[in-house]
Amino acid sequence: MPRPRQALLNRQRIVDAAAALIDADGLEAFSTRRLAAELGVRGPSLYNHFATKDEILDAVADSVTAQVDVSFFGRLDWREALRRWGHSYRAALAAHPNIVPYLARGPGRRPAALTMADAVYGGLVAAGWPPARATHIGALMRYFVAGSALGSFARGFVEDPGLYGERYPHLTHAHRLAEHQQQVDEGAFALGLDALIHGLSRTYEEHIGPLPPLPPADPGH
Amino acid sequence: MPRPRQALLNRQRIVDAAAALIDADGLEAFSTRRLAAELGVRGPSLYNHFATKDEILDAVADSVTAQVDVSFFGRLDWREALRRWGHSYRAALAAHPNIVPYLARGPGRRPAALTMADAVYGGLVAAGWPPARATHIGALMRYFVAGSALGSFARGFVEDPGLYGERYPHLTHAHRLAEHQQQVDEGAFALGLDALIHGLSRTYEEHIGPLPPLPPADPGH
DNA sequence: GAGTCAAAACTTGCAGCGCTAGTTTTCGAC
DNA sequence: GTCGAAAACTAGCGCTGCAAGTTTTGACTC
Repeated sequence: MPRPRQALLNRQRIVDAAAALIDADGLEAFSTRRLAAELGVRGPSLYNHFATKDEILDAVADSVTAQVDVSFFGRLDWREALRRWGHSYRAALAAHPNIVPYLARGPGRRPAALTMADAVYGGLVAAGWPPARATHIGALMRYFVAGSALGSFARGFVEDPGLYGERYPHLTHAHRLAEHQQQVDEGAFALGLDALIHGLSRTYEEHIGPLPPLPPADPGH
Repeated sequence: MPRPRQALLNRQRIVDAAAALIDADGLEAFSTRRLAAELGVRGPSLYNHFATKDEILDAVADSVTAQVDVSFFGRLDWREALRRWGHSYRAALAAHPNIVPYLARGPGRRPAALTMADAVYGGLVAAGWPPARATHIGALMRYFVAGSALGSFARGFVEDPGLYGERYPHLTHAHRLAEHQQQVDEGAFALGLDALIHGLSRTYEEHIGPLPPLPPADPGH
């Protein structure tokens, strides 16, 4: 097939198909030929639109980051902004866990990731955090969110009763964790996020100044 | 070369060489043929000792986990045990960041990972945490540690002055983050770990019972 | 309208990948 | 002394990312 009358590909179509393929089968199984086949095209045609496979992955990664809501910073108290951003951040990544290892390389030159970093850092500094601490908080939030989205804790245990109990006396019920995967993973994330924010509030009050009481629980989100 | 008089390979030698190769060049560049070449052997010879490439990676992953010190549980107050375990856990993973995505799949059937999970869970339950909460704490600690070891936050920014400043008003100094990589990454981890533990202590006091004061700062290591 | 050129598909092909199959030689056990 | 398992090998399959070069199309220029 030579050049068709109507172009078959464009960057958006490629990124969408790549994301779907990665979600379905993982980063390892993702190949340019499989992606091309999914788009009704041969492998090398993709290189008319992207220079390398990594450039495609970059675009997929940034499209995931673009789903994160950072509008809370500057609009809400920093504690509440951190909480809602954290949940939005995790939701975006957990929807596509298979690209998280790629995402965790950092923002690099990806615009959505930089926009997010800019909003978070700016919001924390505006809230009174010293620049170095604001950097730390942005970093530790990424650690926690990326780690939680990287792979399910609960699914990490094999569903094989008797495998764990004998050798590991406290893990007699570990094989049943997978059943409650979502509750375990989300419960752990929520507990950790609240703990982090409370801990950071304490640091703020000790080193920076008093904090106003938060308006009573509006779960928001 | 037929069977040599003295065996050239054994599992330990393979695991050590694999870890070194992964540390040096990353998971993507790690291939059985390169590993074999490093060991003075042809690719398929490895399959006399491991059934698949994944089995080699499993062994590398477990050798990393085996470096984590979990002896604190049962010996120290749970807050202090959590803190020291967290630092040891991060140190072990950060020494081999390139296998962290593989590690994050969970313990599966890897003995060192299961030993660690057993000790942590057992220690937390013995300290009074309800089983479901102990599971959550184990999970959120893995999230935070794995995320922090997965990739440097600071190195994620390109060292290109002027790249960030124009478009992202708060990131004018982001290109200099890489210079202070270790301080940023370790500072963020320490801040987050302390915040997590303080936050969890608050939850404990609210739902479970009073906590004794901790003996004053013995940094421990 | 003719000429020109970039764009977007293609085919071919290279070097490397994980792994299987089958071969040879050596070692240890009986 | 015999025999089977062990540990290396070669050959080869179907996959990979991507470079090179080809063909056709469509949009612009004169």
